[in-house]
Amino acid sequence: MTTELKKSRGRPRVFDMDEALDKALNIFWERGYEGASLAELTETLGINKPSLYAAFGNKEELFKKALLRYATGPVAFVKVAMSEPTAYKVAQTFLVKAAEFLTDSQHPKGCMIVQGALSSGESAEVVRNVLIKQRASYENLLAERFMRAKIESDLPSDANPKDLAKYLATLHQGMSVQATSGATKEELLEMVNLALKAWPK
Amino acid sequence: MTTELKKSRGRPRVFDMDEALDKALNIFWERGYEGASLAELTETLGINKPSLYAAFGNKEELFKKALLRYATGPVAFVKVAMSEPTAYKVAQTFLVKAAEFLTDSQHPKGCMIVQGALSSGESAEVVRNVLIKQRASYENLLAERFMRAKIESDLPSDANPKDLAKYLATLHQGMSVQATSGATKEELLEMVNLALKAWPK
DNA sequence: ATATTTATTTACCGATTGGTATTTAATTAT
DNA sequence: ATAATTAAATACCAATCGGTAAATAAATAT
Repeated sequence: MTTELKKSRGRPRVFDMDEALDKALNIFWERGYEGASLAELTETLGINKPSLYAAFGNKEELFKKALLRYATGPVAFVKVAMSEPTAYKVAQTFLVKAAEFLTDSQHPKGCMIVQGALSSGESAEVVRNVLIKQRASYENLLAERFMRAKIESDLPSDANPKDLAKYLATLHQGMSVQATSGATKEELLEMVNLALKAWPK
Repeated sequence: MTTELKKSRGRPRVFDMDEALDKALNIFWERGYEGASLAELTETLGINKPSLYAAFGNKEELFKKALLRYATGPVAFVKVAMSEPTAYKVAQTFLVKAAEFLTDSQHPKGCMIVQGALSSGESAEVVRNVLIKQRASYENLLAERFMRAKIESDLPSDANPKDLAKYLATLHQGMSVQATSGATKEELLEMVNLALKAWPK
């Protein structure tokens, strides 16, 4: 049963919006917001500009919708890691899954939220701030998880949840750069192994 | 005595090339290669395009020259860190100086070598690869320093210099993203303190 | 004084940028 | 059948992109 009831009125859309969004996501992921041109987008999606604008708004809206799809799709592993039983397990799962994800050859290397708009021109200012907030939001999730761990005596009393969260976020962001620069999964996993030695006991 | 003997023949250049290069460096540093437009460059340098092209070649050459100035100027602290007497001191100095440098309000936040061209369009491909090589080169310097430390029994025999180097490089690259996203020097220094706990003894 | 050399200025180039108005095609409602 | 609705295709827009040709200005060499 793949059917969808559609009693839409006018001419039916000839392309699948989710498929198109996935293709757009891949381009933004690889090129960044500014580096992805409308020409490359429309060519890859197989539609022309007016169709893209009618369906998604404009380039910025398209990016935001691709970003939402990214956050709820490929990056779902973060929330999984967060629900591990102990703080150490959370950190370990987060870093290991990140190392695997960032170097996965099934999709562009690195993290779109980290690199989608880092150093960029004025035209990317809005997107840049969206991504900054998103990164801060993930870091906050980690910090809150570690605050809980402290209450549960799962972390020493002198451990600082914010520092721990920033440590993981920084490693993740660094690994994103590493992956984009050619680092392999194995290299990152070895490094993660070392990084976990800093974890408080 | 700030005099320079100059018996140049034709009309003398009216701007100082080093000053201009510094201004260009600042723009590339903040905007990245693609995000920095010729318009913004010429406007900030106070010269017009033909002068810029006559003096520096083209945009790509200008970037490379600004990059060289960056590497031999602001980023000289890396070589200083490398000459600390012990491996631990090298790591500590490298991370502490990086945290201070990346958040210094005297210049753009973050590291130009990390963020100058990360996710970008085709037009930045050459520059992107130049920066990838540069990052690898710094990581190699660290690895070699830690190989020496091992020989000097300054690191345990089971320590892996390449892993240690990648650990520091990853933290540095992550801190660059953090600094660009608003992290303060204090936050990063606290995190560095935590990160150093992973160091082998 | 004149020729030569080099830099600056002005004006321009084709290509590409993100974005749209207009026309045409395909569907449902009446 | 016809009107209404929605999407696709073509053709276009001003603005900006990196880059340059041609003319002018300021210095030195002869």
